[in-house]
Amino acid sequence: MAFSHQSIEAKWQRYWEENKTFKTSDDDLERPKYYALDMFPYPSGSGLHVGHPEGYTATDILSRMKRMQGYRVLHPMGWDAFGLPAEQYALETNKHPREFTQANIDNFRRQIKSLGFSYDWDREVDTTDPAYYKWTQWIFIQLYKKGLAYIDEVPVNWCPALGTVLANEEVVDGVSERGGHPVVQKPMKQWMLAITKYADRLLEDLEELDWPESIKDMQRNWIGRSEGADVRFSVDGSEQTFTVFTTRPDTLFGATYCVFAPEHELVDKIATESQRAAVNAYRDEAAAKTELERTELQKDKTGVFTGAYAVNPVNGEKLPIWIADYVLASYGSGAIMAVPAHDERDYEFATAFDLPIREVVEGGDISEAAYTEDGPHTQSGFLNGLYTDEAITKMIDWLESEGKGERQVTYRLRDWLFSRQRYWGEPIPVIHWEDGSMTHVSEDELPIELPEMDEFKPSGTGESPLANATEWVIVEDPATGMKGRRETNTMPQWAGSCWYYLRYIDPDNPDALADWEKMKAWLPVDMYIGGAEHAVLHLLYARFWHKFLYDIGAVPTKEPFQRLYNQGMILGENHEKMSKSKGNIVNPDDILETHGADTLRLYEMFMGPLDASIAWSSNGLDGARRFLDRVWRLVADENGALRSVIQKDADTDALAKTYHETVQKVTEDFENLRFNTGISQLMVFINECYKQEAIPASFIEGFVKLLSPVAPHIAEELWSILGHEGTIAYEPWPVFDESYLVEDEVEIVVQINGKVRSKLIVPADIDKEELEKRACEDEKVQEAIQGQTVRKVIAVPGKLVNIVAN
RNA sequence: GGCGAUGUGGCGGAAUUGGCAGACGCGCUUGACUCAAAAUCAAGUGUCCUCUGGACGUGUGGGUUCGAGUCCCACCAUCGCUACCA
Repeated sequence: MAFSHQSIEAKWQRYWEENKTFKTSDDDLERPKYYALDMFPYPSGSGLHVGHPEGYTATDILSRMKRMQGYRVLHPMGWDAFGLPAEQYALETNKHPREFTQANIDNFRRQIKSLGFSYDWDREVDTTDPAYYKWTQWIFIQLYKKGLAYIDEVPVNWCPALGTVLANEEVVDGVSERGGHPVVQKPMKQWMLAITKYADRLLEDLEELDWPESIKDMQRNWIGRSEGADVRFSVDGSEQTFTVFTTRPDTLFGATYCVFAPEHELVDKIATESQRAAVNAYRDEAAAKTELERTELQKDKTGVFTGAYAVNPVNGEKLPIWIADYVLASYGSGAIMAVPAHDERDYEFATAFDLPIREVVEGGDISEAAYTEDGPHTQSGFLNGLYTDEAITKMIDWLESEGKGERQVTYRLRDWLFSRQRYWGEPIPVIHWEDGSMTHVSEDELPIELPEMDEFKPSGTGESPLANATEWVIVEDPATGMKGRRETNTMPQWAGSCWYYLRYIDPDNPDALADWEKMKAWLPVDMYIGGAEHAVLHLLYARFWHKFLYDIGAVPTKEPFQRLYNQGMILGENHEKMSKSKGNIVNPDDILETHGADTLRLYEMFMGPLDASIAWSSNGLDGARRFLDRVWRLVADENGALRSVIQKDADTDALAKTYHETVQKVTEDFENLRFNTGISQLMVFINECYKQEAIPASFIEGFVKLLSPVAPHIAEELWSILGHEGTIAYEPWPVFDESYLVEDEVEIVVQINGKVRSKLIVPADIDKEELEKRACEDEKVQEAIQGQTVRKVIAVPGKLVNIVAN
């Protein structure tokens, strides 16, 4: 008979809630700690997706196992509830975002609770709660005070349809991620955070982290540190000078022209009369291009000659200065020296515009293509004969001694565009005064709460809807009577998620982010699991804030997340990404109804490796349920009583080896997030039990404990049936006895020329010579090598014997 | 184009200090139970052949080795990230 998942799950969820089974104490400091963190969800209107429980189940298994192993465990959940979707919805329905955000949170909470996760719900955080964002604003003020938050006029992604500015990550293929509206470039005053000041440390400290190498690589690439030199050129016949950044200063003798980004500040000053019209036309054209057009048109190089010439600092040659949009204003100095012989982009440009190409590194054929490999330098004065590394060093030394340049490091990483022109975000706690000055709000006035508003339409001018809340915006300094306007920009969604893992540690603290001693007791996060889509931005931003907080003495560790793991995606049954339009979405609520939470948890963990993207299979789900039914029937009879096959004093011999192997493998596999193979071992154990006449109760109890992190409801119920009171959640985790794992006799494979021809049962401790002898005496071996000469015998004790004969 | 990852039965996947390829699950086949079906239990299930045996087999082609899914070289395919970063 199948167990009734609905009554069992309801019963135990109620029990855990009423008994506060998973309430985490901040005492017990003598026990080792374990902080298992999930990437908290954005509570969308469509509710939980089957992808959510995958990562949540993984951390829940670890949390439950660690509790049973005697750890004090911090395992919290919360809501990343600010964000653009809510704002869009508010615009469409004219409802306050808070209302339906609250409703969405309630729905998410209900769904998550119904899956039986062992969160300490007393630590729930919500980024839209003023008591929470008070501290988000506090962190901003600290950044501001250190000069790391500043206003700059930068070209931003302006989306006319949404009436707001978007971050790069919200623009996909030149259109807005939400809605697919066109996006254009427009210069605007924006808040920026100086993450680039932390670039080196963000890069270096990756080394100490136990993260997937691929994620570290993505962060390294994103930071994009490159070493090279700044080289100063003067403009011929003018006082103007400009700097270029190059990673190949050794090729300076091969420079045949220079290129400025169209937006470069010098363009206006140096363009000659005859070229001015063409230059202006090109620049207007480039400015009008959207991101999409720039990327689509990247195939063909375009550009215009400015009419001006630069003077090469190493040999005084005059080099024509061009403008071209293949040079980016935002990287390096926005100007380059072009060495077409040894740079593919410059080669392409030089070929298109018939500019000279001069070889300075031997080894390639520059009539065919740019040569970017190493080789002896030529036509390069004091560098002749040197290879690249030496030539770079020597050139930089020369530039520095001549005062014409210096060693330089450049990053691809840009400062973080931090303002959003939206209502539904944390207000930036800054006031602009009528005398033109600007101050941050005093810390004791925090939080600056969002004003109540009836409408959430963007102002259309690029200002946020907050600009319409006149009463809120206009302030007067009680001391001086000076009037001012509050900053109307709000923070991006990334802000609240940058530090939520700190707030879980001390969620109700009114005086600090979190208590220092409590942070010392819990940080860093031991395991952080979430989707790979956050591999770069969220994780880099959070690391940046954490390092900053460390610098001002607000947190005790350099890094927030010691171990990170990215779960894969669950695809639809048709192997495609789940989406409404494809109609292949699986709703967890439905699965809970038909199969139960334990089955869903078990299935998602058994599908395959946690980091793989695997298609949903309803047959596979049925199989998971079948296993739980099989476990249930092994232990309980039709009336829910313990079956007689399970006996206190049953002979342990037949099952001991399998049992101890199971304890060992499951423990190791769970620890290393190999849930699929751990579960398969649980299945092996149950298959073995079904072959027994009698099963020792102690083994079944151990098994139920091993199962409990994956399928906690059924495990609790079985634990009761086995005659125990209360919860299994803190029962000691089973240990295995090594002595049951070693066998007296082992099976050895005998190969002839690498092919298995026979098998031997020999004592486990047999030595090499004896093993070899027994293998050669084997009947089948004798038969097989008849008439052949044995050339060589390889004997590996405990494994195999390979006889080479012909 | 660059960086990274992955290619194993009909399907999801196991196997990593190089040592019996295909654990476990799904699906399928057969049998038991049943009037019947479902469920359950039992047996089987990589491909091929001349079937008490044997040959072949981990994307393709080479190589190292007594022995390669595993190591090396070249290539092909798929996925992720990044896209003129000087």
